[in-house]
Amino acid sequence: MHAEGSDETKEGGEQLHGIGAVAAQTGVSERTLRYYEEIGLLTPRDHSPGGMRRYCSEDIDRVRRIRELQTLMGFNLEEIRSVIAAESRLNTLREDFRSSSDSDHQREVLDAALQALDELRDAARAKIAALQGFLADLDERFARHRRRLEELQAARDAKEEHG
Amino acid sequence: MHAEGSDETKEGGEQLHGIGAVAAQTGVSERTLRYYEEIGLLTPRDHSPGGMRRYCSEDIDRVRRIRELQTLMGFNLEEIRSVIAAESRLNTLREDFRSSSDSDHQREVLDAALQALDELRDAARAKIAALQGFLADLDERFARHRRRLEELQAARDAKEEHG
DNA sequence: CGGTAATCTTACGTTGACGTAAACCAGAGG
DNA sequence: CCTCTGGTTTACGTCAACGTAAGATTACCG
Repeated sequence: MHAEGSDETKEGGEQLHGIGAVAAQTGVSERTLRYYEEIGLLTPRDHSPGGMRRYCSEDIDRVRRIRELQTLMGFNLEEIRSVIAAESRLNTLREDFRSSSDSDHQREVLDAALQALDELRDAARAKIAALQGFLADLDERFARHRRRLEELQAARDAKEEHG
Repeated sequence: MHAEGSDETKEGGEQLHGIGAVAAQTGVSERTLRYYEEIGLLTPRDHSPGGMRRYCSEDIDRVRRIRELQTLMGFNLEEIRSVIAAESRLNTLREDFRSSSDSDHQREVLDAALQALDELRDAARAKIAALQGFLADLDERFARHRRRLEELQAARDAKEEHG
């Protein structure tokens, strides 16, 4: 077993990683990474001359974000795709503004992306609020049941002490 | 069109509802209700002599709870089944304590149910905390991007005013 | 330069959570 | 009694999100 193919100390580029390393670091399967690529959710930064996927650290961040949006927000991959797309547009804001000749259109696009991000915040806040209500209900039920159990327990203890 | 089969003003029993009424009230399909029954997640309180499902209001509450655990906690129906089972055990606490001769065993069961409920609370709290971190990150990113967009917009406005 | 581990493509399988269609009952109203 | 709406069982279909297996190819290591 030789070392992992995670380190590429070339002068020009960033650290690139093989699919196995990415899978290990993110906890998803290699199949899942290929599937994400298949549906256009995550395209590796580069490929080796032989055709092997080379992921950069941003790609790894994106995998983690995908999982976050899945587990925390309960989004499906299609919804996640649009969220990621909006975020990507915001992250390439400067270049888009410089390179584009059609600035009005670009502003509309970026406004839409910002609005999408805002809607995501709203969704997150709504979910937090709902979960807090859910938790409050749980707390109440827990306290009530525990009280009842303790009462019955005290009754039993008293009976045993008495007997 | 005669009236809905939701009202059964019989002296003895509670209000029972047909599967269509339950579906309408909870927003799930009839198929879903039958499926929940199929996997032992929700058995209707009663059946008509002809074999038709008769749900009580507790059943409706349970449907809503199932959806809550699905959408808020992201549980699958198997996980929900165990949660519901624990809650049911707690809800039948009194009868169980009375009817059971083996009180020690019953206490163990109830302790376990209480612990399950407590673990659910922990899970909810963890999810809330994670979502709050997620939201804080979103807020930060949103503010940052909005600032940048406004700066660029101001620059463009100044240029237009100047030219 | 050879061997072994990692990765590739292709393609079919699986699982959960239902949807949908067919053909047969149930029950209230007229 | 008939009809009409709502309900029943049975069974096959579907869709997302992967799992899994096969066989070929690439990459690194000594």
